[in-house]
Amino acid sequence: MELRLLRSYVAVAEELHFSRAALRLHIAQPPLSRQIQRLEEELGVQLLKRTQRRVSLTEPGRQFLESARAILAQVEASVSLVRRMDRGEAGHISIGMTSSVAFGDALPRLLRRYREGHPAVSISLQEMSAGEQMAALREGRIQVGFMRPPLREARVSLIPFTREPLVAVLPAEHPLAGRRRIPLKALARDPFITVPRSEAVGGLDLVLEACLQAGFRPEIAQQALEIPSVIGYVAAGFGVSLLPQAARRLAHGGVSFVDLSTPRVFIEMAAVRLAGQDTPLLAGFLGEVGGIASRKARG
Amino acid sequence: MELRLLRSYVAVAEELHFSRAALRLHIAQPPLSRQIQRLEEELGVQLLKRTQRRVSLTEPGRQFLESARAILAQVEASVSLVRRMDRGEAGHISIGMTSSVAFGDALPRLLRRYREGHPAVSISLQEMSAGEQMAALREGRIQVGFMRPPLREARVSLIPFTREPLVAVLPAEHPLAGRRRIPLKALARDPFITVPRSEAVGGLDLVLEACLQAGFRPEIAQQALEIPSVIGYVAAGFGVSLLPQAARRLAHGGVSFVDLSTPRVFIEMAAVRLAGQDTPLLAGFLGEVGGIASRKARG
DNA sequence: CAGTTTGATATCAAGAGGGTATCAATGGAA
DNA sequence: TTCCATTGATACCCTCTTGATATCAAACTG
Repeated sequence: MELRLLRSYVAVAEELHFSRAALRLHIAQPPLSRQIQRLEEELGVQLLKRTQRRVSLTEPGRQFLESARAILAQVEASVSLVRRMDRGEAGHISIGMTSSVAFGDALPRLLRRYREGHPAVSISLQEMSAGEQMAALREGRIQVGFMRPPLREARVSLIPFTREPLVAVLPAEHPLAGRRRIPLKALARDPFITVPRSEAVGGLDLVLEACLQAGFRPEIAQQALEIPSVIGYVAAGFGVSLLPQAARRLAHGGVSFVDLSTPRVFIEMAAVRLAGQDTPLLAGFLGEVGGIASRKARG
Repeated sequence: MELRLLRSYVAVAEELHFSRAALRLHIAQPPLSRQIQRLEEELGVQLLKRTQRRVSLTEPGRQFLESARAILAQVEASVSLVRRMDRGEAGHISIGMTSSVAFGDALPRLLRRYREGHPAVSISLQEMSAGEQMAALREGRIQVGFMRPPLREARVSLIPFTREPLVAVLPAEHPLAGRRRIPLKALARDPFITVPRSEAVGGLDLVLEACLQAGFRPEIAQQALEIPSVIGYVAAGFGVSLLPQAARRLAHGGVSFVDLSTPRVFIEMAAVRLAGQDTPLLAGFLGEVGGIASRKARG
């Protein structure tokens, strides 16, 4: 059974006229007659009743017309789908992200924008730590991870996505609360609340680095697993913290967010993929990531 | 795009090995390589990654494998369906029947039996008068009608199905009620309730004929459209009636069914189809009708 | 580093598929 | 009734696709 036979059959069954069908198929009538004969022979079923003057469908022939149409449509749809996948217009992307990424609005905005331009791409999002993301990337469970550098991993490629300043988070009753900006070293004597290194690569390290740059070694009073918990500890007066700008949206009465005048420390987020894993789909997605990043950098 | 390419692709994509796939397809390896190349060229999409040592699927390739499998399965299913239709094992039959047919259990039993042997045949049943059935047959709305002969129609063929005696229906207080059997002429002075000729071909005619045969001309007191109404009129004392044996199942306290000793008048039911409309499906169905009829006749 | 495995390439033979000419049957027109 | 036009089938030829064989090139194995 070949599709040519099905195409020929559909033409004949729709026209109910061999010569017209042949015209439509851009072949001559005799080969078309032979094709239909061969099709019927192959099926062992009479599809057409020819009275040498009028062609009509038998009951199986009517059914087969529908089947043939459906098959040809499915073939066409499959070809179209695979082509769109090849152009990166269709497919599925599984994305991992650290919980800290979820607080910003950069990723949601990226995804909304991307999906508008790529309606045939389905996307699944999973929250996982940086380490879990690396494992998931290697096992193919996700194709892209969103996490905060630096990474110690080789064999990955990294597309910078967002870059935002760390800001100080103080209890509402802290003497410096309410200032527009303060130097980091003003917090030299305060205990610090941080997220542990394993949870968000760069979180703890960046804080340490910033403090050292400001000329003091911070006292880590408490470690909290999630950013809301950090804010809770600060509000309860356990100490101060440095958090990405985006955490401001979690502010409440008990805490005050204050910009740092010096040193200005930036925390970055990047899209990460396994090196050498560049499908057109990923390329398109990461292109969007890079495009947004560079547009922000310029603006 | 031809199915041969899809079959070849499925083999290669499943084996991930050209030589093994070629073996499975019973062709040599070089033509197989060319087929896949041509397929990829035709799609404009790279489906396989060959490292000259290892073959793996690209993402579109994985998708296309699924599509190809689905298409081939659909082709196979369509071929199988059309073959079963050709053998009369699958399809649809629309059947018309007069309301009087519905009272017997012969048709339900026939259908039950037929469906057991032909699970892929769907059947629709519609109640309509004999005249409506003829129109429906001609317009193709039904393929078989069940009605009572005689027919005045030409161009139909008729397969006898059931043949049952008429029995007398008397009001419970009728002097002859309760007898095992009576001659029809015992009812010569009773008024008769019948169904009109247009509703059930043969009903009225048969009664008239039977009475004339018994030597009297019956007085038609009342015409009722449906058999239950006839029984209602009889129960109400409007008169007596002659009904097919099968009407016994509608008996209730107000009426008495009494066999006729003479003349024994039989009312027949037949399956009717348009002459020249013999599909394998219909042939199988009508074969079953005839089979049951002849089995009953013998038994 | 040699040998084996494996997909690609080149070339040839066979067969499938399309084209032209023609036939046979049917239905309508004269 | 007869003749002609229409339409699907048949016969025959030619081309191009498809498969087979021989061979190559690259890469993994030991």
